Amino acid sequence: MDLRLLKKRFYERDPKIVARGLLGKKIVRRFGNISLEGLIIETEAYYGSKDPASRAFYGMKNYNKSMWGEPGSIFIYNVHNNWMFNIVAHEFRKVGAILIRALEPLKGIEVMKVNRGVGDLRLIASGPGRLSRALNIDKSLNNKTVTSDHSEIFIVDNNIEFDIGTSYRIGVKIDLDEKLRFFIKGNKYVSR
DNA sequence: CGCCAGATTGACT
DNA sequence: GTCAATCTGGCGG
Repeated sequence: MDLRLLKKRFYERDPKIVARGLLGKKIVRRFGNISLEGLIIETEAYYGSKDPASRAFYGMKNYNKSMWGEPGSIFIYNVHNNWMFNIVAHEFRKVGAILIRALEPLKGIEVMKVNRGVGDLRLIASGPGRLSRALNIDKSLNNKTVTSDHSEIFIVDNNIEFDIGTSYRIGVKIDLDEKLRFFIKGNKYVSR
């Protein structure tokens, strides 16, 4: 049992709070006897019916229903042949999720390079589709939890210092009048 | 079944 | 900066 494991209560808060809080944390991906690790560099917060950029905006569908799930569960969907990895995060009885947009590769780097078919460290996981490929993330993880250290993916606390940058969200058609993208300022693994 | 849009990526001018 | 490939899921007929 890793005492630094982030539990459900961490995710049961306003999505933008959780999005900031996830920066600098360590994500651990396990499958078979392989363990891959990365530092969370960039996140975005999404809400429910008040957020036109959210997959939950038009109500519950088959493909987005896990966004209504337990805080700390996984929400995955596809955009242009890329799997978007989200962690469900919202206050009690609300809807929301955090999109993980970039990682700094820490462990299992050779495996990640093979998964991505590139050698440049900065190209391995700096982008939501890229990090999913690097970590073998696809639809099969949808609705599973990250709050157990027996999970295929979980997140642990990390004691590092950094400054946080913010911006509007990337790639969305209609954004809210609030900056909901967060990243570690000056870090070279931030997506473009 | 066909059509279309999308929280992207990679290649290129 | 521009642009098209590629695929999943929703929706209409």
